[in-house]
Amino acid sequence: MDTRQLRSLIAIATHGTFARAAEAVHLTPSAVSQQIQALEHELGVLLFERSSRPPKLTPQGLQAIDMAREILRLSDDTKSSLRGDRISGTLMLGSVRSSALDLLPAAIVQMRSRYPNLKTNLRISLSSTLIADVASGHLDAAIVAEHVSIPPALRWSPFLREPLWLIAPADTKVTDPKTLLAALPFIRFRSSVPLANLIDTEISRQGITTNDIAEIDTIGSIVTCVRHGMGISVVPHVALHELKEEALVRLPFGEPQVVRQIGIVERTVSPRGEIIERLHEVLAQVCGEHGVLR
Amino acid sequence: MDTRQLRSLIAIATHGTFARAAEAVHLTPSAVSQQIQALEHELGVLLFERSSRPPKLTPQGLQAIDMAREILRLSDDTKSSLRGDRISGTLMLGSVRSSALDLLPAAIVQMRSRYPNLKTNLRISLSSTLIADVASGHLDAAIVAEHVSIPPALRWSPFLREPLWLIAPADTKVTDPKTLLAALPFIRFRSSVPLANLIDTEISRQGITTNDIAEIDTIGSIVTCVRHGMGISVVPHVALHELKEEALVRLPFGEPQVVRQIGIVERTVSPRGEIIERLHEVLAQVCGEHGVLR
DNA sequence: TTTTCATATTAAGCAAATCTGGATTTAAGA
DNA sequence: TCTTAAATCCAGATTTGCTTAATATGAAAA
Repeated sequence: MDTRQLRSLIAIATHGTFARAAEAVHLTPSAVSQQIQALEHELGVLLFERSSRPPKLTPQGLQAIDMAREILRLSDDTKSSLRGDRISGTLMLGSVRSSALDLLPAAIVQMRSRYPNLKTNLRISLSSTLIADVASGHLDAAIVAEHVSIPPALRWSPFLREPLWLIAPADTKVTDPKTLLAALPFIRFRSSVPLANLIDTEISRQGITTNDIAEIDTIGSIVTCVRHGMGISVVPHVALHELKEEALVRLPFGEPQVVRQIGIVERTVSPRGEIIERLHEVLAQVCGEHGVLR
Repeated sequence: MDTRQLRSLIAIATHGTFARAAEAVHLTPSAVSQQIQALEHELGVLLFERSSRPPKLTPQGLQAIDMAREILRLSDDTKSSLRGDRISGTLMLGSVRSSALDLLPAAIVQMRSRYPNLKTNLRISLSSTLIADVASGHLDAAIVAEHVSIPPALRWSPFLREPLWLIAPADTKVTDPKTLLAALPFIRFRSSVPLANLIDTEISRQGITTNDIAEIDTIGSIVTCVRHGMGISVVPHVALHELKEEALVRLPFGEPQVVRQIGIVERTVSPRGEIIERLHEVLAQVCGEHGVLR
């Protein structure tokens, strides 16, 4: 039994299919299948019921998941603790004002528990300002969405890759996204961040003329408006993950469904490289099924 | 990180040297050394201080040992629990009346905690009777010392391989075993068990004429007599493991030091094969540095 | 009912990892 | 200083783990 097998097991539970789990752990689906079979052989039980698609965890599989989580926690915490003596001081971190910002506190709390000697100084700003500050050394790293141009001395690594959803009030009957976009009142996300551009670009690309009735600059407010029947809009998955499934109608936005990415930009050579890598892992973990490890 | 590396790490802590740990985990010392190096690389710290012989665990090594024990406990308990649904009924177990019998309760308690549905019925008897009862099916397995003749339908697997020590009162100054055996009053272990034969055989082989002043049939009583200055004797390691180092003088008995083995005898084909294997593992574990896995 | 799609598994091959065996190095004891 | 026992290094053999391609399978759509 080894930690890579356990990570794959956890990834399947998180992402739902062997194929998506394989992506998350950077292996092929075949390798993940073999890992699970090796685990099943060692444990002497079936972890998945394979007569359905995707395979479902058996009760023994759930029990094995609990064990796996605990073992990986022990392993990761011991690694952190063993290395943690060298991780101290203050991490200067920037972030865009994003809906993903909701995930940041959970990540920072977890980092704090692993590295009691590490402080995090968080500053919110525009991504162009953040990138300049990382380049100049004022910040160690920053959380920004995917950018067309990253200076050569910096690198950007996604930790979140999430789909966009067209959301409509719960009582909406039509299920064709294009029809809805053309027919119903549209609440446009107006902001100077890449997400807004991504949404506008896809709507244009599909040649749809929306019936704009509002422009709002925060994703949370947009979700609230849609819930109250004001119209439809487009939001990233993270904005919905605490909503009940039946609170809104959700349809894939874009053909194929548009995905947006948020990542960490850092200098390619940095004394903070190790702790930033840890932060990336924790962020990816906190992101659940749409988290992406390096 | 995998469980085999962790078992090797634990084995080193238990047995004191890489070489003895290698024996315990059925690998070569070279393989164990490589495993520890791989672990050190993954954890990013040195687990052993190698400027002394044998290498000493570093503080980080001790921390890694704690993690390893916990991970292996999780792993083993989950395995037991996952399989435990099928392990029930009563295990009919026999044992010789041996000093190793002290270890048995600890092993049985641990088995009970892993397999709440399993009962153990323990019967003490002579090894010849026990072997016959295992062959006939009256017993599932029995704990007996190494025997010259095991019937073909049975197999015997050692879980304990321990050295014999010549023990003398604490104030004994002489340190040559042969001199002591010839000169001091000798308390002979008189019993119809293989251990007594082993001791007698080695004394004869060395051409030593002992000055017998007593024949006693229990090892515990022998240890008590030696402590009170009545004479010297020969006992297995297990008889001493709860005594303070300075309570007695201990010298290796035999050239090379004689080792005795205790093992489990079972039928080669048995529906109880799996649980007996578990029992063997637990017994080997409880035996500490002289425990032998299959 | 048939076809299509997406996913899981199987089989084969290759690279990496792990183990063994022998040689060398090192610490401790005589 | 020499000897002994143990750990490490090195090279080769064996095993393991991963990838790729082909096949099998369940679910959904036509």
